[in-house]
Order: sequence, then structure tokens, then C-alpha cells
Amino acid sequence: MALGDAILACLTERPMTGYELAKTFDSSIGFFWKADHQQIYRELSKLRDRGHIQGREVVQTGKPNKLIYTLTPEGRTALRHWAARPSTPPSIKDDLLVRLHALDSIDIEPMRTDLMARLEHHRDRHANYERILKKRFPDGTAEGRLDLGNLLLLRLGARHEQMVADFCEEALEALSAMSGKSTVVTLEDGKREGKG
Amino acid sequence: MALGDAILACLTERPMTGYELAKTFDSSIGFFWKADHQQIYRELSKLRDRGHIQGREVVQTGKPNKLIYTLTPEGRTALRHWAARPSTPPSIKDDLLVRLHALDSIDIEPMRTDLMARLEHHRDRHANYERILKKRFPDGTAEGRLDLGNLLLLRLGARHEQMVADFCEEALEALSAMSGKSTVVTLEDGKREGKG
DNA sequence: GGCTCATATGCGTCAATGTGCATATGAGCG
DNA sequence: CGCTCATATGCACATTGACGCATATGAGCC
Repeated sequence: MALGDAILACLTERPMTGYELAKTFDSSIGFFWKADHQQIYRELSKLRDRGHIQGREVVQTGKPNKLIYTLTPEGRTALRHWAARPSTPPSIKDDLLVRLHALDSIDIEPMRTDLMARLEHHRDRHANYERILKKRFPDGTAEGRLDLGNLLLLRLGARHEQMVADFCEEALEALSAMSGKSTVVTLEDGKREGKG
Repeated sequence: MALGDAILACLTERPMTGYELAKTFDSSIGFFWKADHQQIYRELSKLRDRGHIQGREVVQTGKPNKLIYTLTPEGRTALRHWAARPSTPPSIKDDLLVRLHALDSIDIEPMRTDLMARLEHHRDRHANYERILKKRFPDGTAEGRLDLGNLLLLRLGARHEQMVADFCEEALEALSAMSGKSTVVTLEDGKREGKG
């Protein structure tokens, strides 16, 4: 069980509908955890069956009625129990790493393209984290416990993205230095490799 | 499809049996990717059915016969095709992060215990990566493509563990500073909190 | 003789996840 | 009128993953 607990954790902030949760998993928590709305609705049903959350139907006109879910005392207890269990360190499991392991059996050009896309991706995310950090924690300190958790969370995210971005840069440089020997590097006109 | 490709990537090094692959996934690649022998055998069957690998039975006495799997040309092509597709950036998906997000709804002491365990874990892994790096790449440079891939791989692993370990340390410090206000911090005799 | 260990392969089940599809409606665009 | 978008919920199927169990045998230990 993992997604269920992540949902419980989200609902500690405020009651939410499945739709809102799906959006949350597309932004804040979603930076760390991907879950689409189908997964979330399925999990919500299970949590409701277990009595960890309670749904309150709100009748709407023009839109389908919505179900606002609230944590029950049982849900809070379950969350605390789950949080008291030792966490299992996750594996990295990045396709990039597998490709690096078989670097001499694959084509370099697509690998470079991919690394460049990934570099951009991780830089974007890093910038995003930094933006949120500056906005929510301008002086870099947190007041309450909740804030502290989110500050640490954002810091870890920022550092992680920074690290992976740096790694992509390094890998690209190393590949350039190496591919000069065996492969022609195709760049736009006017640009040239220092080593080419 | 992911594990299958990871297996193909492993088999570019040398032909292996399922048993050897399972051991590989418990050490080198296994630092990034967890897979037990059942998963591997199942995946090997699939890959064999697809013609990506070929099994050669070696009759043994005293032990069950073994099946040494070799990459077929089709398998190599499949690997290259897979490696030419853009990679999907993985999510972090660490229980610790979810707990941080709900920090004010959980118990702090088990959280501290967990962070300490994780700190040790990531430090161990970091030391392990550094050890392998020093052994395989004493001067920090790689010769061929294959070596380059593995050097980059190990570097990323080392940095990742370092970063997470640092993060655990920071989180513990922040928690200590904070818990002095609301919770009694139980430490060994002689130690005291600056803020307590 | 029974115990576990290492070698070597595999099945079955269930939870977790990923992907596609279905339903319902008002609002805005062409 | 048909098209897509945003809101809001959900089912069905396939894959992936985690966990336990089964089989077979030589070697070493008590």
C-alpha cells in the first residue's frame, strides 16, 4: 500500500474530491508521485470501504455531483501507523541508467538527443522548485511542522533535479569527447565542437 | 516494458543464466533496479518467445541443468530500437516524502528513527559506490564506450546517495530544532538540545 | 540420518500500476 | 448542429511487481 497513504496524507491538508486530488497529483505531490484520476478514484473507493475516509455528496447543477472526501479518525490513525513503519528506500529505475550500462551496444545520436531533452526537463523542474521555494519560503525558514515538511520536500526536489541535470550535462560532454572518435556530430550550421 | 530491456542490456556484456542474472540484479544493476529471480525467469521466457534471446542448455551433474541465454541479432536490434526511444523521467516515489508532506499529522519519534536508518543506508551505499569507483576507475577516466557508461552510472549513483544522505541529516537537524518545542526529545544521556 | 546451503528453474496468486474506454452536461467556437 | 474543453465519476483489461511455494541434487555440518 502506497498510493492510498499518499492520498490520506493529502487529505490531512483539507477535504478534497477525487478530481481535486487528481489535480494535486499533477502538481505538488505529483512532482514526486504520478497517479492519474482512474488510479485515484479506485483507491478512494478502497479507502472508503475501509472507513479511512468519508464521502459527502455535493449536489451541483450543470456539473456532475461531486464527492468531497474527509479523513475519518480511523484514517488519521491508519496514516500515523503507516508513518511509524520503517520506509523502504526506493530504487532509481531510470531507463537512462540501463542505456548507459549498454552504452557500446546502442546508437549514440538518439542517446544524445534524449540526454538533451532530459537536461531541459530537469532544469525546468529545478527552476519550478526554486520558484515555489522563493515564493513560499522567502527567508528559507519554516514556522510550523507542516511548513517544515514542505520546505524539506521542496529542497530535496530541487536538489534532485539539479543533480540529475548536472549529470546529463556531464554525460553529454563525455559523449561528445568520445563520439569525436567514432561518430560525426551533427549540429546546426555555425556551431562547431571544440574538439571536432 | 522495462525489465526485459534491462535484461537485454545485461546480456550485452556476456551470455548468462537466469541465476546469474538474478545475482547481477542483486549487485551492479541491482543498485538501481530491484528484481527477484521469479520476475527474471518470467521475463526470460517472454524474451525467448519473442526471439530476442536464445537459450542453450548445459547439462550438469550434481546440479540442475542450466540455460545460458545469449542475445540474438533480433534482440540486439530490439535493444537499439528501445534505446532510441525517448526515456521517461521517473518519479521519486519515496515514502519519506509523503510523510514529510503530512509531517504535522504523524508521530515524530518513529520519523526520526526512520531518518536515522535511512541516513545509514544511503551512507553505506555511497561508500560502496565510491569503493567500486576507486577500484574500477582509479584515475577517474574511462577508455571505451562501455567503460564510460559504467563510470557515469557509478558517479550518478554515488551522487544520488550522497544527496539523499545529506538530506536525511538536514531533516534530522531541523526536526531536532523543532521537536524541542512540542515533544520531549529522548536522546542518550549527556546530550542536550540547544533549544530545549 | 536429517539439517541447511548453494545451485538452478519455475508456477500461482494477489496487490499495484498503466492504459483505454464510458458517462453526463454546460460553455464556448465555428 | 457538431466539435472540443472543463468538470466529475467510474469500469475493464493487461502489465508489473511482490511474495510464497515447489522441485531437484550434491556438499558440508551436527
